Amino acid sequence: MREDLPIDVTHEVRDSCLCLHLQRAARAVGRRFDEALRPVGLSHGQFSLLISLNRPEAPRLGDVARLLGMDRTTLTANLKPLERRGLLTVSPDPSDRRGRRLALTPDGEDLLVQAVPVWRQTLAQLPPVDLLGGLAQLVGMAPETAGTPDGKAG
Amino acid sequence: MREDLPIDVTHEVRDSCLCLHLQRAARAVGRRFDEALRPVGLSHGQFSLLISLNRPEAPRLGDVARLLGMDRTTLTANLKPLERRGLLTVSPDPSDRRGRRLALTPDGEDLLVQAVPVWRQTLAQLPPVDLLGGLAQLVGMAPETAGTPDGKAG
DNA sequence: CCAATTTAAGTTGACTTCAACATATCTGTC
DNA sequence: GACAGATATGTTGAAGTCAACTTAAATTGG
Repeated sequence: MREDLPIDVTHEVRDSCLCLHLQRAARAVGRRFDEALRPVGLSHGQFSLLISLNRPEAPRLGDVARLLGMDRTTLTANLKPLERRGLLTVSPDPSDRRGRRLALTPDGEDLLVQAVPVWRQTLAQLPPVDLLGGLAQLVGMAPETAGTPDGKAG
Repeated sequence: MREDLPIDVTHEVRDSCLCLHLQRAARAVGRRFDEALRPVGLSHGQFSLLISLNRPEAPRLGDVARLLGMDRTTLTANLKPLERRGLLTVSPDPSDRRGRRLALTPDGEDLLVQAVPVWRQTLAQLPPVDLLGGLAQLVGMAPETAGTPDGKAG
């Protein structure tokens, strides 16, 4: 071990890094939901995405990306398997032809009807941690975390 | 909107899903660390991985995967870019030839010496949320996937 | 010692994630 | 109504993520 990189630094990161703890917890909880939802044929991310489309007006791609806190190009990629399976449609917005409206198909709705009880049960089986408020703070923290084109403007 | 899938379900998920909140926070915080570490040439996951190798004994692949709360095969994939860059080495364990020992190279240590101050500063700039205990609870819940929150030899 | 079992990793395929770059469309100004 | 800037999205390339399957080595039971 070099003296400019003592073991204490390793322990400091392990014990205090919010990023590491978040990633680990997100992976662990994500795996658990993936496992529960597997019989339905959805991953946890696909479930979140589909359920976010269940609303009176078909939302635009960018709005859904912001809601999910993900890069819009990630959402574009995530849409493809679901569109291929016929669970949602991507169609141009008539009032603004740059925009894309995302809508559930009847098949997508059917799958959600099956998935929602599984989701409820899986959530209920988690330990009763009280984290949502703190987690929400983190999502909003960066001035333009998820919404800015190419992370450049500001 | 179908009556077996009312908008209330959408709101229920949005407002109460620990999985969704975790993924969103993990993405947002991960992006922030990625941005801060970019000048050093590391992503947040690569930083966590490399720092976990900074210890007197080179750990085995499986132990590191447990420490990071990720699938072993994910770790195998994550090693490749770092090995290619000469930041770590993967070598067979002499005492158990199934095992692989992961070790930092001097170049990897040099990079960590640069990265640690950036990591400290980025962590200090986050809002002072108190989440680590709750997050650690979640990692331990899955019977076989997760490891113990500390990294020392289970 | 040998066969069965367990354990540690590798491989493959599908999907997820994001930055950088590129295109199409809208809005405001003149 | 052309033009500059802003907005919404697409494309590409590299990496991250995991389940299912496979291979290699250690351990256990006769």
